[in-house]
Amino acid sequence: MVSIVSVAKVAGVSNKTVSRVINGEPYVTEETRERVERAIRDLGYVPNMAARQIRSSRSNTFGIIADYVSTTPYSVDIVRGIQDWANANGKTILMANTGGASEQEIKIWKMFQSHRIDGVLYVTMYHRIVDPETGDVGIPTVMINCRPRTSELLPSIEPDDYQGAQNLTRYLLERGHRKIGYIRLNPILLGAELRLDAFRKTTGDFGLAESDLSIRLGMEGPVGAEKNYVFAAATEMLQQKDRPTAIMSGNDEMAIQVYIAAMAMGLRIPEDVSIVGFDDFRTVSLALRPELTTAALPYYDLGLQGAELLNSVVAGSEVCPSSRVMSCNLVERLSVCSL
Amino acid sequence: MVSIVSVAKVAGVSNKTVSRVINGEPYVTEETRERVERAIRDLGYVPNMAARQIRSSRSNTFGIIADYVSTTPYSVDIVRGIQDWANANGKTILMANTGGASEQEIKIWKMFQSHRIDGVLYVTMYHRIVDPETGDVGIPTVMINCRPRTSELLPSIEPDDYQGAQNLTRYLLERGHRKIGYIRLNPILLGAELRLDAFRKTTGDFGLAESDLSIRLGMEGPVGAEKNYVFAAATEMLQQKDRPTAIMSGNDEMAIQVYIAAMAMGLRIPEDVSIVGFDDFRTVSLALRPELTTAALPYYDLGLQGAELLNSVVAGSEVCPSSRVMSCNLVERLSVCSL
DNA sequence: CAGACGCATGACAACGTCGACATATTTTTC
DNA sequence: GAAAAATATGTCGACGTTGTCATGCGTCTG
Repeated sequence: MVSIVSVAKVAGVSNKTVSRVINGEPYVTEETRERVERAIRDLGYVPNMAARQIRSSRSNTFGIIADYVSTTPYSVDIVRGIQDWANANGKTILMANTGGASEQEIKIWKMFQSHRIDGVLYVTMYHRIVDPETGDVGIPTVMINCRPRTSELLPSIEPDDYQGAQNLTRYLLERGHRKIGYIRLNPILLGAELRLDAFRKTTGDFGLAESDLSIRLGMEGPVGAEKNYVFAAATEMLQQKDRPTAIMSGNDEMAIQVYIAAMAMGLRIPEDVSIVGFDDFRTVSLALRPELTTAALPYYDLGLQGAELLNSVVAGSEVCPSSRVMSCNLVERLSVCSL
Repeated sequence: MVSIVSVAKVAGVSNKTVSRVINGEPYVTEETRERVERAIRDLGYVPNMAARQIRSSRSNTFGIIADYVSTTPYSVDIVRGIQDWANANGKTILMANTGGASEQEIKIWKMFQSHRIDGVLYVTMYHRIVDPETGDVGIPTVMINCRPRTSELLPSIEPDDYQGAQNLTRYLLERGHRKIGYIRLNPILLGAELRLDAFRKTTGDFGLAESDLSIRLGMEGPVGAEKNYVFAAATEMLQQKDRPTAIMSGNDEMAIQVYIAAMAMGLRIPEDVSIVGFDDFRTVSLALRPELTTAALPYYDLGLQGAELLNSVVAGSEVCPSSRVMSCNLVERLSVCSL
């Protein structure tokens, strides 16, 4: 393999001078620099990261440890955000999935250690509370889309489910809807409670009574084996004599069944019933007809900001473990009409 | 940082002996081995991969270079398959996305080189033909879900779109359907032609005439900015006086709109019209009501087998660049009825 | 014009690991 | 019971890089 030494030989300088050129250090004549650069090009030399790391004990590598993230349609944008940041900042990304198994998780932390990772991004598929099995490794860590149960205060970046749901609810209220249905997310998800709270609070603030609301559970059970009541819940909701004029679906995926339930009863969307989702899971939100009005989970930015934050933590410039929250912008499409 | 030397000091042996214990080499007394292992545990020692690599010039690392893979709901299972294989076989995975930009691609190959990657898995989101910008790096490469345009004959692993579509078509024919509609995938995808061919050929073999078929284009245009005609195409197809009793949708995502189009016309699924998809993109196929009968793209296995194949290529045991094809199993659900 | 300074370059060691080889100890063999 | 073989452990150097320090040379200052 071509190393710094071969380059030095060809360029007729010492290896240290080559090193200087590579790292853009000062005190190299323009003429020498050019000779070295030519040699590098001619030999196709590429610096060896492993050697660098061993010398400097910094790997310039971040690890992503994810539960099912890279595995599922959802939230892969988090990973994309991280990768884009890494690419732009010359960092390398090592990625691993636990698949939910905690022995896996321990193994992965070991692996990260053995690569002398600078920091870890702990990412979850759904917004939730976790118990990271860090194995007391002491690698700087930032949580993305989740929050540690224990008070060990790792910095985290999360979506603002509350604000997103509040916006959606307001959007419906401002368009004259006064009977509104809500299909609840799986209660094990952190977003479930936040979104429901926002829905209740916001409708309450607008003067709606509990009897104006129609709230049903759409899903429950462990991730990957949940029971799905959405279709039944939506059907039942729409069969009431005093049926809601708008339904807020816990997320976009569930909205598919709300659409189908409504259409099976001969209701037109949005003329007879307005529907909103949550997440802006575009494979769904853009595929539905009419396209779905929803609140966009800021997955990409979650990843970008998370990497950024981790970087400052590693650099030591971030002292107190801060938790940031990112807003969920409303994406207006065609599934809601004004009354 | 705790290194092999500190362990040796604590255990009262030479560093080479520690190395022997770590690598399970013979010629170590049981007693010594235990003493060393205790020291390792006590100090929390973890071997330094970079040092290992520099010593052995093997990184035990594979790189994944993907177009948009980790980025999209689709095909992320390929990555999961690769990761699971890597995890089981003690390899590390470095992952990068081009986002479709070829300067990015060159940059990524450079990065891979600098990490002295053992091999590369070139993965695409959609089944298609590509021109990999390997930059003549000469790292062993396996293509997954795609095939190089040039004849440079890199080994590849691809899904068997033809066989999958054949199975789906037969399935419909065997259940008595004789008027069948087909909504075509974006023609830029390799699967589009294969699936359509299989559909035509199989219906032909069963004695159906071209006039029994109703074929419409569902999508076209560049990835990420395609024009979507699915809803219109399905609507038009079903408005024909001699409308098809079954519709084959180019993929599951498109099936959402076929469902909605049918329901908007008051048709029941599957009583009035049967529908099948392709891909088994479960967020969709399981969310639809009735659940969608489809052919499963073997994404996970594509990844698993790809990693396995790359491994043998790297080890040099695979001489001729072989191309494998993996079958798409039919997943029977409830969206088809027998006539 | 001597000393000080700035610039350009090189020599060398060290990072953590393991392969090659050497040495020491025990066991087997005839 | 001595030589041969097998087992157990250690010494040393090399991998590719960069930080530290040293050196050589030209220029400026007073």
